[in-house]
Amino acid sequence: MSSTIERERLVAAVREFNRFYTQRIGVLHEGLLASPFSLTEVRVLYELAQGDQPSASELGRALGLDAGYLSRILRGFEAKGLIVRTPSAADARQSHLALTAEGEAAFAELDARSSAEVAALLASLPPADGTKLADAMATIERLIARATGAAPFVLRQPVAGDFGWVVHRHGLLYAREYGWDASFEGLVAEIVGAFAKDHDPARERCWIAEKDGQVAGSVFLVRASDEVAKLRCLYVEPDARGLGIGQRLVDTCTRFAAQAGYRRITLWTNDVLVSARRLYEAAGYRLIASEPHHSFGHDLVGQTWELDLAGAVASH
Amino acid sequence: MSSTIERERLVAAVREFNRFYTQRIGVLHEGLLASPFSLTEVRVLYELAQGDQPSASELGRALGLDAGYLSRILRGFEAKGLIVRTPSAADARQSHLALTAEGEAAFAELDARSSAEVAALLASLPPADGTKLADAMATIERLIARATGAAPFVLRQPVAGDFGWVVHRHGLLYAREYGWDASFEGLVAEIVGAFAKDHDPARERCWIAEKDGQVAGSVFLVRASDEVAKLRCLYVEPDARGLGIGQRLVDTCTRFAAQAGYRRITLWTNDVLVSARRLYEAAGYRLIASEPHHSFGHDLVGQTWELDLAGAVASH
DNA sequence: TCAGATCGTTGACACTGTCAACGGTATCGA
DNA sequence: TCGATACCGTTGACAGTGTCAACGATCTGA
Repeated sequence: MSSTIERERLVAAVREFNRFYTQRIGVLHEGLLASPFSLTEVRVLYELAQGDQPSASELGRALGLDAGYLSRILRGFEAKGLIVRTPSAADARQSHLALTAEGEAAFAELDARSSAEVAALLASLPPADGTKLADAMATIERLIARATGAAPFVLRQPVAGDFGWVVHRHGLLYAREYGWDASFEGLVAEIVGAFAKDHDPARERCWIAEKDGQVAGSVFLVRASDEVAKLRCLYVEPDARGLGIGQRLVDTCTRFAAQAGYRRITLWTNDVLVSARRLYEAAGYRLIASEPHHSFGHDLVGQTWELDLAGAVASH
Repeated sequence: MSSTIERERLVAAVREFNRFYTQRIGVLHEGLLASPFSLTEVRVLYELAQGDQPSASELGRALGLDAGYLSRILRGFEAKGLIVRTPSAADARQSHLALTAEGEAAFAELDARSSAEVAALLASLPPADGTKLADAMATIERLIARATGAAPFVLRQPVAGDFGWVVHRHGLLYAREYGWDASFEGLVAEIVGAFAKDHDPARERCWIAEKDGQVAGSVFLVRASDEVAKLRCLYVEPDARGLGIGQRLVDTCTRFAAQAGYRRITLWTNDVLVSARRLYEAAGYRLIASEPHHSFGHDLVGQTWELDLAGAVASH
């Protein structure tokens, strides 16, 4: 009885919020009026800027867009020189989509404007309320995503705080699971620090996996030489394993590397990291070299793996 | 320094939520595909169903719609017999808009479907999470509404729990401010109970004012005779006074009564309630009778006020 | 090998929303 | 009292947004 009443109250509250936010999104839309892009186009651009080279159908599914409509949007982008299509080696019907330098620039401007708009909103709030707002938003997202069985995770570009998280989680996990000492955390800190300080976004990238609003994994792809990319710091949270996050991260690197013009990807790991090894094998990497070393307070066997990008562009 | 990082993180979280909910509203939109109404039309219907007879321009402002676009939507509704226009007595350029019985019926169906959809979402959540969800939504609404200086309050139809709130707040306030005893709360409970149990929605209404997600006021308009309506239980929370909530509630009753075909509105109050008296005077009510009585544990002077609807339809 | 599904594309089309202009009305100060 | 100005609701013209069905090419699995 009382629970029926309560349920009705909740339904009313949720519907009220839907109405409220419907209107609010209309207002956000207005901020784009000055730009040459529609809200939908901006959403597409944003998705493309994540850099994981989706096919058109993946993009359409991710954003809930009609395939025909999306096709036309993409044609428009191509005509303006904002995107390039790379035919998929695995499926001749598909192409992988990526922003050109101009595309990145166009997106960067929108991105900055959007950030400024949100920052202005936050600035008009007492600082404590800003945190409350973000927390409430994360709660809603988590609960709804869980209820609707939406995609269990998303990849995105790193934002402030993510780099520190990468170092922190690497240090913690490897200490806990393998007993490695602080020198390992130091190594990760150096790699991440160098990337954060300076990198070429056209050829070097980091992806953060997020699940239920929580960071759940990371990977870096950096330049070793003009022809060789290096995959580093692949990490998936223990409680987020088995969802395909690792595979998706490795795959995303492969696509990006191929599109960025590298010939092959190399990576260094250790034989004790069994689950990572399986990921690399599944993605087509081959074991090139194997040598014992003493590091991080243990006797380990280091391994070098390589993926040739000529024939083996991973699909989907 | 750390505050800059933090601010960036918050901006990212808010933007992520915007993207998420943009998509989610797209999904909600799909639920309407089966109906003959577009999302915008549904929003208009919802606003009209609140029963406070807005003019077209008020409606457009409330929903952020273009006047031309809205004009066509309304014409369509009128052609389908869903709404009627009552010329405003105060401003010949305006008409007051109200749903016809058919309009109410069409809306009721949509409303039920929408409620069912939300209820299904909530049902797929653990009960505790449903409450969390509603709380988080209320928090967001409150914070954003405050930051953007949006309309400080809205009127809406009562939902489960509201009637109890009306009784509770009346009892509390009049006990605290005037020392009235429980018999007053009992009187309110009877009035509200009778309304909740049974009323004719075409000629009797209740409005709840909501501010920052909190209930902030109430009013009832019920039938005294075919020609006379009675205004009852006007209430505004002490900390929500001075915003025009009371005036808006009284005004809404006036409009509704005129449209429902009453000739005049009567109400009974007591001389100690000075601020209410000012509201009635401003709305055009005249003091008809005044007689002492002993009630609620005190010697009081009861007053009867009346508003003639023939000439004095309040505008806006 | 073949039926059925998927990918991206296209044409046709209805709907959504914007903009400028207009007649009628209200407001306010000279 | 008048006139300038602003507002209300309406209309025409139009560009943008999104939907639907159909198509050829390709992939998948029995």
